[in-house]
Amino acid sequence: MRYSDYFIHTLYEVPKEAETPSHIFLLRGSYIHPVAAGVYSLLPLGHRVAEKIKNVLREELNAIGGMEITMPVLNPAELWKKSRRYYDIGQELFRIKDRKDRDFVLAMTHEEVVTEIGKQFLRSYRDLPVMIYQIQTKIRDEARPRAGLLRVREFFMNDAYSFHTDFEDLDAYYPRIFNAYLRIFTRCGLKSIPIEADSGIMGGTGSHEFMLESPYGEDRFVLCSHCDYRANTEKAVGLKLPPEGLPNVPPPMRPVPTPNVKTIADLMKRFDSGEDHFLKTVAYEADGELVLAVIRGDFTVSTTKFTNYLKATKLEFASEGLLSSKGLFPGFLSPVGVKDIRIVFDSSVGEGIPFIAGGNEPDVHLEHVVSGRDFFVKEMTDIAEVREGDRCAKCGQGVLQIRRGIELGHTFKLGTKYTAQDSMDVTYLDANGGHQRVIMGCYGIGVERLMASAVEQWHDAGGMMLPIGIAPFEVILCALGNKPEVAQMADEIHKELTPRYEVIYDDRDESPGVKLKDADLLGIPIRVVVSQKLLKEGKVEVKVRRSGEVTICLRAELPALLEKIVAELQPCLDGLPYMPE
RNA sequence: CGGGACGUGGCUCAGCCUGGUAGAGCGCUGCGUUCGGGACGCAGAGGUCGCUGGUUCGAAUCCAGUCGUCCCGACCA
Repeated sequence: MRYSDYFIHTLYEVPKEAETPSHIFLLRGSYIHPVAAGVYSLLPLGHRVAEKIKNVLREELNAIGGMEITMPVLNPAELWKKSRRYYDIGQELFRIKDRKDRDFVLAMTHEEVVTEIGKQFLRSYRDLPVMIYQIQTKIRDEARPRAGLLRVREFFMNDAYSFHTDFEDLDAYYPRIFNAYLRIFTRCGLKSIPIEADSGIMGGTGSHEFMLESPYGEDRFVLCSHCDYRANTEKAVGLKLPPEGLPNVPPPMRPVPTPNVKTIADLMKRFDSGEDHFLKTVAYEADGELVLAVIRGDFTVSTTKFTNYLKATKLEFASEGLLSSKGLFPGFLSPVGVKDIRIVFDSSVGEGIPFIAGGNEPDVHLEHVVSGRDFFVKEMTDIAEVREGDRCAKCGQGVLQIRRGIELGHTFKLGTKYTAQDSMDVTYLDANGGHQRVIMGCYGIGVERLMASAVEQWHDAGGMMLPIGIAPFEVILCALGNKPEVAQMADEIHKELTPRYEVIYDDRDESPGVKLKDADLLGIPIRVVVSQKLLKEGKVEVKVRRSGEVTICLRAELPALLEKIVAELQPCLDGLPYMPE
């Protein structure tokens, strides 16, 4: 392919809307073009990258028995009402009407459609298990698209769905998709870290996210300095060690006047005590019901964990009005003496430990409040935000560190969320002729986000350094100078390499500096240079974009050298943190 | 949804404060020179100054509204 015939229009300057490296370089390299906030055209180069990623996805998913299908973006609202998601999802779901005023949605994911397919065709245990997937457009009305392709409103998603006879079968299948994901990211040149993810109602090890560590990531996850524990902060649990210097026998509870002392900071001054000696009681309104969360003062309530525990659709802080209608006073809340209000305790609230808590009347706090003596715990779970430096709960030795990451993919044991009777009610007949509920898993990867992530991981000041598995071309051939013999040799090499590699041949009438800068910006993994200087000695130059390594070889040695370099650039699929199958 | 910034040729920006009818660099077209890290000369094309309304003899410039884009936060099946 000749550069002069191809659609490449690099930009010298940084477009002002771009701040992250992937956004900057994909725009400057004319890989993508913005259409609206979070909506992009993929230009020929970007399109080629996306197609390569799609092919990697197809190869790996076909290899584990997946079958590709295509489902529509346009979905009747009825389908989404059956699963309740029509009501549960907020503004992120695009809702439209057709000419007859019937309600439709633009699918943001395809559980409803695929489950309906399963319901229609998977009647017998003999039909299971089965995995079907697609690579198709997803539409989401994101509140805030950002960072170019990292968070967009329309994108290609590879979404895969598996159907199983029971949880055991799903558990047995899960490692295959997990391992396929590891191979996919590695083949796309991405260093993915699988972490335990928030799995909502499923619990356990039902869900993993594959993260690329990056300062531009929107997610946070913890990793243990000692063991292999890695988890999203929405799920991660650290050890909650009891405060030090506690009396063996706590003194009796007593009220202390505390006018105008409301915040933990004020209280610490007033009582000359550390944060971990206080009980923090936070009032929430969960789907209209007042619920109190009680947690030790040095922790923060995680709204994600708390929402999941309550199985609530909507969780907000309780209004002062709601509190006072129940006879409670903001700033002076505590679990002591509260009746007929649901109270959830975080596991940091240890029994027998004296705390300072609100007095449940204005301007009064209580000292030496002890769980199991002065109040009683009915519901206790982990609802605390994990903290940097917390001791690892898994090994007890390491320290948890918090990192930012880009979510590359997500695997999820859905269970019966969509096949349940009150959802879409999908059953099959088992060997005994009995009705059994179908169990599902779902798995997703965003194609454009992978493209952007690859640039985030692989760039330098001069531009992209694309992994060979997804680069739009494997080789860029630069003919430097205007001498006819150089062009002649470059033409010859172009003809010779084209059957074996994807080559973009920079035949433009541009100065050497322009060509070399563009080659760097575009991030093609291997650059071959033909110039008069080299030609005099019968030589050509080969440079590896990523390492910067330059080799000058005889013209005749070029094919062998390229073969060697291309082999070296292939990602290694050994030694990944595979899950035993 | 809350906070902030910005909208002027394809790109990056100046001009706005202090109103008088639009400029630079890059890119683009043609001709010539140059050729290993964004060369140069000459000639040229290209702008409803986001949009609407107001003030004014006169608005890119002042005022109001509106739309759009980006950043931080909230949100994120």
